[in-house]
Amino acid sequence: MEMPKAYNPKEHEDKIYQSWEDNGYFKPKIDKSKKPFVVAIPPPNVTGSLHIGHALDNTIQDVMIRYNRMKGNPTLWIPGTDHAGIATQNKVEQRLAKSGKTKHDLGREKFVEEVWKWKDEYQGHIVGQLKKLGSSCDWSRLRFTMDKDYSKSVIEAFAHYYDKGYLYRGNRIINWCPRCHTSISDLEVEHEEELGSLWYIKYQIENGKDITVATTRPETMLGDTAIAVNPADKKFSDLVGKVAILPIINRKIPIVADKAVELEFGTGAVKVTPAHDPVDFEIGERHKLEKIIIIDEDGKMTKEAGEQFFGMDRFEAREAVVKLLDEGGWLTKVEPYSHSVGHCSRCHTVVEPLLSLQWFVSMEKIVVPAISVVKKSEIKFHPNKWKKVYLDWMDNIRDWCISRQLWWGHQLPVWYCECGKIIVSKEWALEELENVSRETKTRECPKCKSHKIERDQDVLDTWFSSALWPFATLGWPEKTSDLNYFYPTMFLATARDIIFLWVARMIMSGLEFMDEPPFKDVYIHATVFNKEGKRMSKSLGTGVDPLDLMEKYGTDAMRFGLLWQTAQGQDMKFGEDAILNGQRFANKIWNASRFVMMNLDDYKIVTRETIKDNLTKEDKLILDELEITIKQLEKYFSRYDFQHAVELIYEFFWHNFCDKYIEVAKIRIRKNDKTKSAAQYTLDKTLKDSLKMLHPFMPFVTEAIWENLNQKKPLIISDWPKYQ
RNA sequence: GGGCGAUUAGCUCAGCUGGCUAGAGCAUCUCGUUUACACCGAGAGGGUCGGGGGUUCGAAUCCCUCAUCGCCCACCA
Repeated sequence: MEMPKAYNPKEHEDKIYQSWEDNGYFKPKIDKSKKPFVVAIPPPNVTGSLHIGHALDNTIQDVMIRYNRMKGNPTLWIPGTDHAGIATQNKVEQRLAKSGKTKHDLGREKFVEEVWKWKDEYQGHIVGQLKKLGSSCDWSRLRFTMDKDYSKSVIEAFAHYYDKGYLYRGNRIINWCPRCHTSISDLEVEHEEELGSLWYIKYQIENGKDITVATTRPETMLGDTAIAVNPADKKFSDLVGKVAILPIINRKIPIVADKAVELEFGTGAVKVTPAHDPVDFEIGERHKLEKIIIIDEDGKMTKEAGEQFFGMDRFEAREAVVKLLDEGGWLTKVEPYSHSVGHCSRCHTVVEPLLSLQWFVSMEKIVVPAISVVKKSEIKFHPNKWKKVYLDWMDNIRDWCISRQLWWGHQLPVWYCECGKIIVSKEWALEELENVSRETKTRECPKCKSHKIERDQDVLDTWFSSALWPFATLGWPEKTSDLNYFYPTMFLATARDIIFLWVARMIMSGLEFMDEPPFKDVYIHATVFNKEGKRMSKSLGTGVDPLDLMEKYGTDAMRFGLLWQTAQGQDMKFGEDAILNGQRFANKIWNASRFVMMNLDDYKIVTRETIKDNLTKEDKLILDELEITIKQLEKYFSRYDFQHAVELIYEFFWHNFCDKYIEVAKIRIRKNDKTKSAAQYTLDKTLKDSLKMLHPFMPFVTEAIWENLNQKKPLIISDWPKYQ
């Protein structure tokens, strides 16, 4: 055999991966008598490429898959991507903008075609990255959340929720992004502490008195329809029921008593803008106040805000209002005030709370079993502290706004008749999915028989569809044998920022549609930060591209290095040192193997029994240590303790086997003494078992060596080593 | 405002339910080796384990407190 002195990943990785794939080793070897090991990989979205956190997700899942495969369990990893509604639409809009176009120039249909082109390009890119990472996915099952079959699942889910009465359409205060021009869910709002001002505004009261309120958003006073005070507040008790006069526009508004008002804050009196603040909305509901919309979907002032402000940007309007208040003597005080302001997680525009007609999922019932399975540890979080985080959120969950005013996504299977009837139709939606054109098919309102029916233009929140991933990818709602055999999955590795967005929603929908939790173990890995402790982000220029790392050090080195640094659940400041160490380790494994092979030329395969009398104490020691290592490694696997697993095997292989054992064995083999074949046996045995243990972590270098060892079966499907 | 976590060698971090001279990788220094590997080996230096207090025969490890940093959640205008 001719092995060069250094391991060169580039010579082996692609070739080996291809041969694994071609031989079908990534496909599950179905054995009905065994419980399959299935991972529920979070589908990366198609906006761009994988980042270092994804590299970690995928490495961990691949380690678990490879380990289980070697243990003889049927394994399945369904790869895929999600359509990431807002994010992808933004990307394509940006690309269009370069040629001076907007999506409106193209129209919805053409624009969506453009997005599909984008998707094809980036899905291919992501698939390439996953393969480069060594991920053992069953590529014949590649899924996308807008595939036709997947869309059927989404329609089914929506109709199911609707039939059960869990969906409703309502005018509520939602988070609106004026730039993305869509509603977003609470989870898509990022709160940031900002230094603003607290303006004190004095309102005249009809009886000649006055009342002062404090606000951080003076422009919203244009939409005020009341002033509220706490019912227990004695200093205002005589004012409740009186009428105040709104400055500038002279609207008469009542002073009401409402428990939502804090006694201590500001002046104890609050202006009420029911159309632009969630708390004010609630107050408005309780006191039957008018809701005046003064800010529109572009973040500009409406006609209702008054002629002089009409069309003005909301922040300009703030200045204008403040100026007028000041000039009119209504502004009594301004103080600097730090408060948190919501931003759109996709474009960072300040979110506008807006009264809007949207679809919601009622959480009241759905949340109950999803809490219970985690409480009862039918689903376990690793590390366990995330259990509390999950439960706290679930306990305080609010209804989920699922409609989005986007063009890219699953259009709601909802129609509205001119008579006002809302029609949720699976049948119609499926027809349109199959391209039955609207012209050839006349829809009729089941209530009034009218044909003037229009489909809702909105699409669903991407997470509504992602939440179905563990079973939609297996054919649900059809009762397929795949679904029967592979559901529920076992394991999920992901980042903590996705616990609510995705993990919680999968749990809820898994229980709702399958009556079984979608997975058993949720592993929340470390968040990767750069050396300065800042979040890795390509857009901020603080990211590291895993492809670059793999190019520079090799895939095995990167996988090893990432796991080496991954303390359970801790944040990790990423440094390339660990990856460099991984590269050295790969080389060490390569060279130790080279040594063993060079000294096995005259070795006739023997069993331990035949050479047992010639085993020296060093032989026995390393063979014992080998067994202990296998045993300990399995323990770490069962705890998902990858960092210690990697350290353990590194320590054993490098220091026990290479530094100590090989050095003694070397001498005996050269001297050609009677214990030579015992040494050869020990080298052979220890090397092979070590390669097996290393394979889940460093699949390429170990498989490349295995090829040189001329084994019958490739390492990827060889048997996991045994211990006594 | 609530919650979580961190603070251990120059750097990145291990140290489980308290117990031998506190460990690893990188970096530094010394020596060695060019017939598996210089992407090597042997060894060395370097830490009052954030501050203070407490429990204990004994604490990096448990409790209290302070400080600094980070993250998540949140409808006090």
